[in-house]
Amino acid sequence: MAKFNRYLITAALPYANGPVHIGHLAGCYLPADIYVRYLRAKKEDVKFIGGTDEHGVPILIKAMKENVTPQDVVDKYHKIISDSFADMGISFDIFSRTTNPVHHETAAAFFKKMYDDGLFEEHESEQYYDTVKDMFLADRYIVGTCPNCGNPNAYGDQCERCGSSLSPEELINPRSTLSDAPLVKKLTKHWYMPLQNYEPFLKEWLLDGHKEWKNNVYGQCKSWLDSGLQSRAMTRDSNWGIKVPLPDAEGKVLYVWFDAPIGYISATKELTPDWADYWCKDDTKLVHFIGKDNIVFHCIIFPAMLKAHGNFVLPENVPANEFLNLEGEKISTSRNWAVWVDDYVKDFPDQQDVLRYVLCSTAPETKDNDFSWKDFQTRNNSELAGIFGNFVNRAMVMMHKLCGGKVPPFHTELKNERDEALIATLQEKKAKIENSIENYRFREALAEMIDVARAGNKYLQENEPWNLAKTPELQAVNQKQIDNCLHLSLQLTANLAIFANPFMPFTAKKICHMLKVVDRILDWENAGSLKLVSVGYSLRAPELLFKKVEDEQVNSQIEQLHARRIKAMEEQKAAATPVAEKVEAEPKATIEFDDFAKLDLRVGTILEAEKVAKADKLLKLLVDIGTEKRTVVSGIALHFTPEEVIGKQVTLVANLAPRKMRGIESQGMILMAENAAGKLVFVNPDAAVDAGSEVR
RNA sequence: UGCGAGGUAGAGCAGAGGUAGCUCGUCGGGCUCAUAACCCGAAGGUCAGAGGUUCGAAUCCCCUCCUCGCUACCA
Repeated sequence: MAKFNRYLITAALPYANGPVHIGHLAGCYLPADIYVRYLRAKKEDVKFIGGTDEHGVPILIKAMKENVTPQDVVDKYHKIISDSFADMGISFDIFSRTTNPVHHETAAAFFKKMYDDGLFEEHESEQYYDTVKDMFLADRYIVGTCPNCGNPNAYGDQCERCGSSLSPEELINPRSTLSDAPLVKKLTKHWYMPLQNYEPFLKEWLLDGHKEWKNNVYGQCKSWLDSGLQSRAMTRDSNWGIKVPLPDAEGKVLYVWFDAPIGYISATKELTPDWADYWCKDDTKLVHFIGKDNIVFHCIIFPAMLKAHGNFVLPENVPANEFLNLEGEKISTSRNWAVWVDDYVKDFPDQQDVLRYVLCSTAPETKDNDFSWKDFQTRNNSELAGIFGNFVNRAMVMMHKLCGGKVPPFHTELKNERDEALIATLQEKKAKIENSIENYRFREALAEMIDVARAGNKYLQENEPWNLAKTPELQAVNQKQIDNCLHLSLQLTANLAIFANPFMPFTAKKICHMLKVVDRILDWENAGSLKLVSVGYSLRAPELLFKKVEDEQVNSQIEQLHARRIKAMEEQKAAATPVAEKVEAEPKATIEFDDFAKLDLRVGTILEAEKVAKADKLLKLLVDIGTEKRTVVSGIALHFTPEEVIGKQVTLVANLAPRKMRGIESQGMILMAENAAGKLVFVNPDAAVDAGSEVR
């Protein structure tokens, strides 16, 4: 730690087109905040930088769909996001936004400097252009007929029916998803950064110089560097973003990934006139906290930009986390499978630390991890309430009962082995927690902290002060021993506040309040001290630090989660319907009876149904057709939940050649009827028949 | 398809050649100051699977399988 004189900590800029959820917190903002609070407690010079990323195409599209301006969209979400962080105690020194003038100036100047130094290449290419909306379109916003399977609604990057990956050029009759208009090709010029030129620098700096980075980060970077880098466009055709600061650049803006990381610099400028100390002096330790999807930008592209521009420090570490799942499934914004932070704060008022604790202890530090409400309840009830809160409460209550509400003295002459052991544990834990935090192992640090409370409980159990005070006579005899036990227990409680502070700042303050000490005792240098509360000082009545979380609360959360997902699916259905209506079923050519006879149609019963991962529309079904059970993958997930199709009778094309979808072999096809509104309906027998019955 | 990360008790993790460990959960016991909390003890693992190197492999090598990322929205 001696090498660095100041710290600059950044957390990924959340994209301002939606609120933040627990995955964001667990992956990035919470670890960053813990690290920062720890550094502040050590009185390090630290700045914690954040803000919203407010440019880019998705925001533009969202604004068009909602018929508002892009500025309206980002204003709305900037407020929601920054409120959520503030509520959760994420202690940014500044939470800025990339639409601020300072940022526009900074990012444009950054680009201009690189341009003036001749660090960009200019390339022209043909891109699809929507003449109705008057804009160039990204691949995702182009649909057309799939050249492989004939699906009329294949996307510009992938056909969701046959799974083949596409480029927009391959689509037949490409059209815009925004206006439905046919597209024309138009020539456009962009500025590219030749990343391959920075390969030697990146290899030396990162691969040789930062072998200590986390496996997942290092491995990913090595893979990118080994496979070779290419020129990458740093501008886009759009009217929403930072205008390219060149004369012949009308309608061009900086690529959002070029401008976003510069947002860290702009925000620092906004925060302090000394911003350059943090960005340009070698004794600054720059650490980027991000999720794993951002690794390439923070470890390859941004460092290359900083190097290209010159005069900037490079990140000392990028401790990217993996992803957090929710109840065993990927968090999904579009399917509304998420716990939103603003909802949590409303549903669990004054319990931010519970979420902080649970998310930290289950943080996806080395691999993807799962958050479940059941686990949330268990951790709160057994670890926070049962161990931590209970210890503090026991110490406080007994001090009031047995020591007259004042901090008892410690009688050194009676110090015993248990006291020694407890004091030793305290020292040992301090060192361990420091080491864990400094190496970004926050889960481990948190477990060590809880272990201190556990040691406290054990200490009380072994000393049994309640037995020493069974009768007034006994108590009089044993008072000194009781004093010692509670004196140490109270000092331990104060230490717990210091240890807990980076993780659970609200709880730390509550403890300070109860112990009637000022917040300054939370300074890290006080950790391990046995003089935090003064002898003879009268303390407040204890309050419970943590409430139990009841079954009804978690059950209600789980229900809400499912209800929201169904609602989101219905909304998607509704949105998808107009497209379905346009595809009129054309009459097909007459076939002979023999053609029909080739079909083996069977009635089957759906035994099992589950969502196919990574596919919005697919359900994996197990269908009983009497003689056997078939696995069938069916594209009905937007219309039916797995639960509602189980037990249904269906008509199955049983001799259709098997086809693999998303890695699952589908052995047949379920017949569905589609009504005018695009709603799918099962084609099944009028009355129940035996599974396997033939349809003729 | 390829590359990266991961797969260790019911759950979450640690261990990176030498008797498989921690927390939670479960079971049994103790205690009663405390939020039916706390403390002690026990059960529970062919360390994803197969092969190899080694006196000895969870750990090293090879192959296979599974999950996630690179690859919709998205940390």
